[in-house]
Amino acid sequence: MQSPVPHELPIYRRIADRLRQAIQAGEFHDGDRLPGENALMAEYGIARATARQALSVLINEGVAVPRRGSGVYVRQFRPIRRHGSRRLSRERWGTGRAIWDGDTAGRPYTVDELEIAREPAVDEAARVLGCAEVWVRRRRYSVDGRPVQLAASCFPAELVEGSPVTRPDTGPGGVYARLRDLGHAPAHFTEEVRARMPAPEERDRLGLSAGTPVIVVCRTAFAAGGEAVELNTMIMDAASYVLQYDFDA
Amino acid sequence: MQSPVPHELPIYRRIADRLRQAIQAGEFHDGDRLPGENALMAEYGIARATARQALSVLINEGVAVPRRGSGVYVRQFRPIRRHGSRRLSRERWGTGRAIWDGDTAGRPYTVDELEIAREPAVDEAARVLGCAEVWVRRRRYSVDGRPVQLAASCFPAELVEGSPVTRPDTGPGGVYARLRDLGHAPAHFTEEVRARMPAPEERDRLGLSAGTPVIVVCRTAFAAGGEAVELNTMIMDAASYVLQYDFDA
DNA sequence: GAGTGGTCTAGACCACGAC
DNA sequence: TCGTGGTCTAGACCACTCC
Repeated sequence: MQSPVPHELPIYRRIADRLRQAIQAGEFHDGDRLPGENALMAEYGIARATARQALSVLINEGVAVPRRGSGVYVRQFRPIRRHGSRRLSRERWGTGRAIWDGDTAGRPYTVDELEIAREPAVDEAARVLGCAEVWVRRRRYSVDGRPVQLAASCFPAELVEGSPVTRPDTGPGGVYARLRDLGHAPAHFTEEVRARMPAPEERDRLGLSAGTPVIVVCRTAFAAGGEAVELNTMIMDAASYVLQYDFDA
Repeated sequence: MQSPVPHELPIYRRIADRLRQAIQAGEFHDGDRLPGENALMAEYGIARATARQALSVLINEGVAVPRRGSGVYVRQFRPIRRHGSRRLSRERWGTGRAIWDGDTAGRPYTVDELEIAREPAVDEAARVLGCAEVWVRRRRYSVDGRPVQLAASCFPAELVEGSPVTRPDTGPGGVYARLRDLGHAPAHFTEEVRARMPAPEERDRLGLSAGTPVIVVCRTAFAAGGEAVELNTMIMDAASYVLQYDFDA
């Protein structure tokens, strides 16, 4: 049977809409199993590919997550709150309370896949840092055993050569304290925030399922003299993060 | 023929990867037409559904955009730079200039679908603003004729009742200048940034193609006394925006 | 072993855009 | 009119999960 009546939504969209509404209405909770392909085929009398198409809508929206050999499940969302400018904490603003309370504060980060190398500067790094070679610190952050962020920090090679910045253990206070020791303490930051779908490599390294965007934060640290001393590109699982920025009028 | 040899990527993924690399290598430029379903079927000797699946990978990644009756094209990316902290400085709205002037780098914007209503406060608005009723200003912004942002500003109903905030034309300096007139000038802002795939209604109103996330910015404005005076939820086409935040160490 | 999602084939009719 | 993408059917074999 050929169905598509012109002025109506296609079957797979209607099924997807109905499932989405059921989720929002609380008929399915986070982590619940949704009707599978076979169930949809039986319930609506449709072909396998059509049932798959309906589920793929929800999967590509990030509403549902498929598990091989098991089923399709409602996605869970437990964001980490990342403060851009922490010194302007919201406690100062008494009545103001966070809008998405992620009780995720205090969960420990782990760093794996740390990789440090001296490389030719490319693209933005060369332009922003104004140098031909950089030391790069690449690492992956995980929370609760799940990878959530890929980060790559670039420093002007001449500036940090021989310092702990080029070694795995940077000591207390991290690279910013070391930049300070070198007489180039960061005094100002600029962060650029974008969102997009991940490249395949990013999807693999972050263990992202379909329908999960990444937030790309590109932070430049400037010393008091105005010269850029670090360019840090962070790629975050959008389902794991809420970024918070505070500033005065 | 049944293909999936365990240790290899499926055909459709290999085709998608190859096309993606060709795009990144500059073989296809922004707006170029990619090989269509028929071309892929012929080139690789595959079924229609498999060719579609390969193209759908790129489409869901936001790399390509399908056009009915025409073909599949490489997506174009022309972001608007939105300044988080600079644009909200008192110099801007204090002198009667619209905040949005600084956003679009000279490209003209339009506001359509403006809708103002007094409503019961729901969810976050009730909690953050601490009131039972709010005035809501909903609008859609377009740049170059393309919708790029949906925004909904909530104000405590008692606070703004009878003021220009409840009317379409808010006068010079916009709602922040009017809040100042009411003795509740915004002194501090908190912005929460998230990214996710759009709901169907958002996708329609913003004219988003598949594979385009939205950036959700939830901004709370606080008066000097610490009370929240506005909650503004902005939903932006992620392909049209770069958010910039500046702050000192 | 039964059930699930993942991949693939080989057809079909439709709406739309370009010519 | 013809080619394009959009939707749909009715099968198939596979790898994986759960029992």
